[in-house]
Amino acid sequence: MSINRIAFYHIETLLWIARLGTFGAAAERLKTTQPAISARVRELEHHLGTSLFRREGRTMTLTPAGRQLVRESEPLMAGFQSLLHSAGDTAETAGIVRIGAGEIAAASCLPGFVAELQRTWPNLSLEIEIALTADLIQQILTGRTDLVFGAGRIAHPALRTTSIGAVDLLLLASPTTIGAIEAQGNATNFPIWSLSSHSPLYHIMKQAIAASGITSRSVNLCNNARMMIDIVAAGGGIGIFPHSMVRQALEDGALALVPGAMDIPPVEFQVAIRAGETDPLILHIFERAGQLDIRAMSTPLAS
Amino acid sequence: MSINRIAFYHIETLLWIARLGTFGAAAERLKTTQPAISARVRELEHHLGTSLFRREGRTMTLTPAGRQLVRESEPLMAGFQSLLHSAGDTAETAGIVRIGAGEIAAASCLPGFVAELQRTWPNLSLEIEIALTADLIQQILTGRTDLVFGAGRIAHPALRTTSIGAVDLLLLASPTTIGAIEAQGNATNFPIWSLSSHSPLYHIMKQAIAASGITSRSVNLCNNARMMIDIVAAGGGIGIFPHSMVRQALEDGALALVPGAMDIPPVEFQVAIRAGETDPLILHIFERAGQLDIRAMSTPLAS
DNA sequence: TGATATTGATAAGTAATGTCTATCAATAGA
DNA sequence: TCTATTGATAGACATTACTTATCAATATCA
Repeated sequence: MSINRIAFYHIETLLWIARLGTFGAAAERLKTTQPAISARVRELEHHLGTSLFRREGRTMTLTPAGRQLVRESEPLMAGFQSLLHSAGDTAETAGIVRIGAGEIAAASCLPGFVAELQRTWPNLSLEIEIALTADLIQQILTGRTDLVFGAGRIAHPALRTTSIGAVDLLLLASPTTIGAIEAQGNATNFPIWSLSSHSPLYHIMKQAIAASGITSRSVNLCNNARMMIDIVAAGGGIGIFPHSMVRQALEDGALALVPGAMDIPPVEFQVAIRAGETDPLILHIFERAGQLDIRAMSTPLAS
Repeated sequence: MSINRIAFYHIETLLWIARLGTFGAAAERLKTTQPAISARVRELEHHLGTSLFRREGRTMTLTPAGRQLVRESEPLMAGFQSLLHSAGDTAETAGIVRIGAGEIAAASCLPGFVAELQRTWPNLSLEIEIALTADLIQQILTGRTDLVFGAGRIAHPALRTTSIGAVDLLLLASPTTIGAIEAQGNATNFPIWSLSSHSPLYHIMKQAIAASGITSRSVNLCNNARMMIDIVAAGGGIGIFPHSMVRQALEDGALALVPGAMDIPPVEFQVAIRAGETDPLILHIFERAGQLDIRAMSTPLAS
């Protein structure tokens, strides 16, 4: 006896019989015939191995097992009906979209962007993964994420990208570190902080340090940009940061430009989806993301 | 497109594909073939009007809609599976049984009896209706209740009954009322309290009053025996009560026997089910109820 | 680059399922 | 006793679901 052969119309039939009192009334409501209703009940009782109705003269009443089945099926049935209707409902787009973002892009763009998406599609669910751009590219290529915000230029034949602007990168340190640099006359031998070696910013940092003639006894890595900002603001050394993430710290005087550092070219941020993407919802979201300008978005410094 | 044609095996198929990653693996798990799985998915997508999977080379991944359906189906499916299995599971009897009882029988028997039933059948649910015996007989005859505790002898060809003992009935009043009766030398013209005229106790009360030569300027009715006890204990008059309900009040001195009142024959209590009852659970419960002795059960006087 | 393996889709045939109409059985009401 | 109501069953038919065989697309390996 296979319970899995039970369909939602069996449960619906049971619930309508219970509500209306007779097989004939349920048949009318479900636009079928009384023998069809009788057969459905027999089939359901057969699947379950228990009797659901008892005939008393002309009336059918539920058995205790039948009553419990009715009582507990109703919320489950309502849940499935709501779910199945929303799955097929194009007026109210629903689903789960996975977005990957580097931390900088995430901090800069995602809060506002997510809010915009959820205003547009209230039933949309998101799964967001913060990781390094290189890892995210791998994830999108293997179908483990749907849309990626990444730093640097993303070029892959299987990906379709669009730029969302460039972010100025700044070499920054705390006022105390800057005082020491000024006293020494140069930035030599101060600790350097950067994101991990897989990040595009790591390479940019290396180029900037080399161009500025700064030598360092240590290059320190961290995989969390916010933590790194805290470390540098506490006098831990020199760090390279996107302007968008440190606007507030600069205004507060917690960080300042390292004197003598040469300008760093801005880093471009891009959004990527698969070139062969066909899902209309993901295509819409990609279009929305392409309209973002990463420079325009404020980045609150969360503690 | 009818969502109701979707069966639980469709949902199960979707969940297994999502877990195992390929149609072939799901086919193996579900003991069917890969084309059958492919057809099930196509059917489900057709019913829902949306795509659930996207083919990327050799791998299939869920669309956002598919992912949401998987996520939200799992708890609903688990709920249905648990429910349907318990419906057919004879080792763990479940269901909802309706018990009707007069207030006296309810107060005397039900707390202990209900506890016993729930120890025996943890998954049993009860719906208890407190009403007058006459109404309960009507309910059981029309299939609106399953088992009835009633006062007096229940005789109906369509009912099968068993006695659960007899309860002494006592004419009682408060000490102040009794003092006044003794001062007057008889109980004439004191208010009489009884359950409503449809109750067997009403008729017994009338006979008892007549046999005792007590005339009364008023016979007062109440449909709540506990309230009536409170009224009489507060000096409201004379009432007739089953011993089982007033044991505590007698011990506390809140009530006492009316002097000069003749003994009232005890009233029998019975349990009844339909003569044609076939449900094994109800038959079991009826057998258990038949073993009760209403005199043996203490009745806490709840305030 | 070609051969092979893997995965899902499709076709055709067959078995199983579900519903219809017609009719019967049991019960209640007039 | 007759009629009406309700559910069960039978037979015919339409629909559904699955099997095997095969094809198409893609990835891997030599």
